[in-house]
Amino acid sequence: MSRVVRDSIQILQAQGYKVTKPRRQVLEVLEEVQRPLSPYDIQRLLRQEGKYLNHVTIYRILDLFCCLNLAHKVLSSGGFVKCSLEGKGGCHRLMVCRCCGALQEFASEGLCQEENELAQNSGFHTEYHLSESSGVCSDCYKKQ
Amino acid sequence: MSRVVRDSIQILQAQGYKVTKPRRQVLEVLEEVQRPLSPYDIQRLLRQEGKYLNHVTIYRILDLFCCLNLAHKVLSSGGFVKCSLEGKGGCHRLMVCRCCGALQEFASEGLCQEENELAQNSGFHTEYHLSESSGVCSDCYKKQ
DNA sequence: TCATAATTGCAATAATGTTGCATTTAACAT
DNA sequence: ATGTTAAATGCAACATTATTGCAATTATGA
Repeated sequence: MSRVVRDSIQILQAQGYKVTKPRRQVLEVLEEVQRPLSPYDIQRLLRQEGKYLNHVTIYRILDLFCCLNLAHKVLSSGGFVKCSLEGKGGCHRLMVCRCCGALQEFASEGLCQEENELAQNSGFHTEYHLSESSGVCSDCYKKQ
Repeated sequence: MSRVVRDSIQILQAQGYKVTKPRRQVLEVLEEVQRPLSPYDIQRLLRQEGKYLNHVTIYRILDLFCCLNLAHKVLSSGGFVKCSLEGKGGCHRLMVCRCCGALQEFASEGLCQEENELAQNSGFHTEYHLSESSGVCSDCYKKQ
């Protein structure tokens, strides 16, 4: 079991949620695959490993994970990914490679501040930042 | 007919697309409502005005509008909005009020540059920026 | 090992998307 | 004006995704 999965399990326990087989399985697929997965993607992948989860269960698990910041919904694709950055409050930034789908999460205090300021100039009080840059990752760029 | 709708119609014509009743109707709802609408939202709204469009038609119209940059898909909600900024290449930024749903599109060269630089530091070549800040708009903030 | 609340599975249904093909319509030439 | 034609729409059928209430199961702490 990977460190990230173990950490997530600890968070579940700490918050009083049960550590069930379905929850562990979803954590593990997300960690394994490292790309955005829809609820049904997850169901299909697990089924390939001979594991069956009802789709309703998966929906509920993903809801919970998002609430606990263990997973994020990737906006451009609608899929879910495991969170990789800790302690980032109110901010979620991704780079997505349009060739291979590779995904990199990053943080930037500078960007957050600038976004906040811009918003405040029009009287808007920002609580949460989402941003996704799409482009070509270094590997794919070399191959071109 | 609003200026924005008229402009959009001109773009359609200029690109060789027909200016049909369904396309005009979709443009007008989007312009009227000024918040993200799903295809079925649009169908429901039009039906309330006694106008009927098949949902398939609406899907196709929205696809076209997005290609021509006449509309955008708002990532966090999945709805579609009329584009309000001209000449912004490869960038789409929104502020969404979590109280009233009000929506403001904005642009920022500074943010784009910073995002590009951050990406390049990890070898990533950025082509398109999406960002959505959610929070409270000035009106709703006053009422609180 | 037992009790119990939380979690999962199931069934039914709703909502959203997609495809191929017949019909209609806007645009253009006459 | 009218006819022609390619483009656009509507329709039917279907596929996929999402939601709800309730019964069965299971992780947890005593």
